[in-house]
Formats: sequence, C-alpha cells, structure tokens
Amino acid sequence: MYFCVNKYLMTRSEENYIKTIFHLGRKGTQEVATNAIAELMETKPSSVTDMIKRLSEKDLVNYKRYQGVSLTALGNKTALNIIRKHRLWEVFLVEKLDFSWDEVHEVAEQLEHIKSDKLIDSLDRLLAYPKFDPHGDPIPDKNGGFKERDRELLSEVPVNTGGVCVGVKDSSATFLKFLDKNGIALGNQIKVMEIEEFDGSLNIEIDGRKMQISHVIASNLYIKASDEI
Amino acid sequence: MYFCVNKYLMTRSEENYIKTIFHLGRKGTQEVATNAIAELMETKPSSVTDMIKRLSEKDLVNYKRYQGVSLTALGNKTALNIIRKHRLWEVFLVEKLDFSWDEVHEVAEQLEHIKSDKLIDSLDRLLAYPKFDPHGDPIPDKNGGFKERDRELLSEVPVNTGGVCVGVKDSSATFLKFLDKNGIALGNQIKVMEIEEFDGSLNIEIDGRKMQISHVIASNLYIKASDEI
DNA sequence: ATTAAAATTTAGACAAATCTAAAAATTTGT
DNA sequence: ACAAATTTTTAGATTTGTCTAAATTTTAAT
Ligand SMILES: [Mn+2]
Ligand SMILES: [Mn+2]
Ligand SMILES: [Mn+2]
Ligand SMILES: [Mn+2]
Repeated sequence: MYFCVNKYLMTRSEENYIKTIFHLGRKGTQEVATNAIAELMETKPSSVTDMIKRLSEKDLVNYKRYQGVSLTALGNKTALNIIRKHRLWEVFLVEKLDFSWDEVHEVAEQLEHIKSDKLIDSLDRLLAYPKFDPHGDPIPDKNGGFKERDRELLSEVPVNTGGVCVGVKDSSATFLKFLDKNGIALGNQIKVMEIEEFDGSLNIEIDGRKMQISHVIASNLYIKASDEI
Repeated sequence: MYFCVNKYLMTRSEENYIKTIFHLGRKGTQEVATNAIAELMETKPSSVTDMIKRLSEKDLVNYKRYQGVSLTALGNKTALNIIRKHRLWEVFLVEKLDFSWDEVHEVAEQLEHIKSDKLIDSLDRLLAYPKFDPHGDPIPDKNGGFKERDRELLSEVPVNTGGVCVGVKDSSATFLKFLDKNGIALGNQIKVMEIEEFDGSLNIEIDGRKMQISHVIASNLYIKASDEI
C-alpha cells in the first residue's frame, strides 16, 4: 500500500555504510571490497566486516565471507533515498542560503540523516523539483528513479568539439574553489581548441574567453555535447 | 577572538540533557532534580546520574552528589544555542515548507543538532530574523540574548479585559490541533466576557466571535494585554 | 604447486549510552 | 528524633560502533 523505503530504525552509521557501498558499487564491479569501504570511510577493515554482518542481518546487503558485498534491492533503495536527501539539501543550501558549491557537502552529510518524509517532499517542492545538484549530479525522485545525464569528460572529446559544462567528477572543495578562481562554472559553454602533445593540456574557449587547462582539470569536468558547435 | 559557543564535540545525547536541564531550571528552583530530568527525557534516573557526571567533567553543569544539578555559564550558552536552532527550524518549517504548528516539533528535535554556524546564520537571514517561533516562544539571538515577552495566561486576567493571543504554554500536538479545530490562533484578539463560578470556564470573544472555553484551555494560552479594550 | 603477499575475518578490548537491581543518602511523617 | 518513604547513586550488564593484534582465506608470484 504505502511503500516505505526504510522507516525501520537505521543508525547514522549504517546509513553511511550503505551510501558508501552504493557509490563503490557504481564505478567498477558489482561486488565491493572490504578494504575499499574502509579506505573511503576512513575506518578499519575489521570495523567494516562487523558492520557488514549487521547490514546483512537486516537484509540490506548480500554478503559471503571473503567474497565482498553488494546491496540488496532494499539496500539500493535505501541508498538512493539518502542520496536524494543529500543532493536536495545541497540545492537548498546553494539556492536559498547562498552557500557556495564548495561549502555544501559537509553540512549535507549531516542533513541527509534527518528522518521525515514530509520534510523532504516539501523541500523538493520549495526548490521546484530540481533534477541536478550543485555539482551536476542527478537527484533521485522519491521512488529512487533517476536518469544519469548523457555527458562526457572534457578530456575525452576531440579537438574542435565542445558543449555545456554540466558537472564535476571531483567535487572536493579544493577543486571547486580552483574552478571558481578561474571562472569555470556549470552552464558555461566550452570548446576544445587544441590539445598539447607534450602534457595533454588543453587550450579551450569558455564562454568566449580563451584559456589553458591541464589534462587533470579536463578529466574532472563533464560536458554535454552540443550539436551546434 | 572568534567566540564559539561550543564547537567542542558534543553528542546528541549530551545536547538533549543540557536542553532539558535548561528548561527545568527556568520554571522553578535553580537546582534541577535527577528524577525530573529522567521523567522529562523518558529515561532512568541512573542513566541521568551517569550523564550528569560526564557533563560535569566537561564543565557544562555544576554537580554535587545528591544535591541536584545546574548549568554553568558555558552550559547555559550551549542550551540557548540549541534552543535558537530548534526554534529557527520550527519557523522555517512553518513559513517555508507549510508545516502546521503541531507538526514541527518532532523534526526540529532532529534539526537542532546539525552543526554549522553558517547554516543557522543564513537560515536566520532567510527568515528575516524572526523573534518568536510558531508557538510564541522567543528565539535567542546568536549571542544567546533573548527577551521573555511580556505576557500573561488567559486564565489569570480579570473579566472584561483581554489582548492578543501571543503564545501557548502546552505545545503538544493534541492541544495545538484542538486550537486549530476551534479557530484559535496566535494573533487573535481575545476578550474575557465572563468567568463561570462553577468550573472556572470562560466565555470569551475571539476576533469578534463568541465562544466558551474550559479553565484548562485558558491556562495554556498566553495573551499580551492590550491597552485599548 | 608451493610460497609469499594481500585481503579479510576473528578475538578481545574499549568508550558511549543505556538498563536493572541493590545500596546509600536525603527528606518526610509522626 | 527516628523510622519510613523517597530520591539518588553505585555496581554490573548490554548494545553499538570502533580499535589493535592475531588468525584465516584468497590471490599473486615464482
Ligand atoms: Mn555532496
Ligand atoms: Mn553534490
Ligand atoms: Mn519545539
Ligand atoms: Mn516551539
């Protein structure tokens, strides 16, 4: 009847593990390694094993000793719900409270654990149902559905093509502040003019202005190819 | 230089105890009894004693065995900061997310523990620096200063006087929904027409409309006396 | 196919926050 | 003043989430 994602008591720690397993499961093989979780969460592998057992008890993950871990359907839904909250709060902080995009993550890490369906639905409405967060990442809808936007890394597109900057791969404060300093933001029109043989750095034109960026920078910027160049 | 109220790691549980001690210390003697805390927090006295010792270690409360507990200056400031957050979030929920005044408390209990000075300052600005929460309770400013509004219980004023309804003493969902059902809200002009000898119930005129309310209801409504009756 | 290295799990300990049951101190009633 | 009732504290146990150190399993290398 009324489909609850997971009202059943989940601790903050459990939610963080589920979220981490989700993120690691996306990029790479389905089965997530204990050590990978430990590294991302800055904790010890033994702690991870302990928690995995608890999550397994609650049917949030599939677990076979020594074989890695993966989310169950319930775990997946739970993860998407937390990510939805995280990203909606990030939009709120930027749109309504004038946070910059490098300041939102830390606070969203706290806000994502607030339990109230009504709260998050109302927030969604207040923000006019945004589809993407300040870093260009998609916001799952209340059923956990979301569309991965069609996009490519700027470092992957050939010379003389381009598009609109729609996201960042690395969303660390350091990188985001670097982008601010250099006047690079989501929505900018970017065109690759030339790629240096020597170090792979790119000469680009961004909203009419010419500049040079390193390969590392380009490999952390997503663009959506525009047909008319 | 930069005066932090209490950035130093406080757990959610510690914050809840501090808040409870603050509320109990206001109405009554300064020293708060262990059992009173336990009852309000729906926990056991032995748990309270344990926590009091921890809070005492951190110089948030003054404690002498068997003699009750009181907040230190630091504890007081901490309590006011939590209450500020609680009440600002309540205003946000009502003003921006269309919550009704009986729905906000539960969510605010969670939101009050989010740690971010910038967040709460920005929220304050978004809400245009409100002075009172949806239940008429004053919102401390960022230095912990707040003015207890000049107000009296409706049950205490003499016949033929009145004023504006500015707050509720009991802010339980049950009472608030009762008020909604009977069209009583903050801002209403209330005048006491007659007080029944028999059971103390009151005939009142509220925004022009006549009605009868029990003594219990009247003793949970605050009004601010208006000079012109 | 063994052995070495790496990953993972277990065992045992610890701090936070809670509980129950029992002991100690305080307050109350006569 | 002194026994009884009440309040408060202590002692010991439990759950959650973490750690270190040691054992086990898997993977990689020769
Ligand atoms: Mn984030
Ligand atoms: Mn984001
Ligand atoms: Mn409240
Ligand atoms: Mn309130």
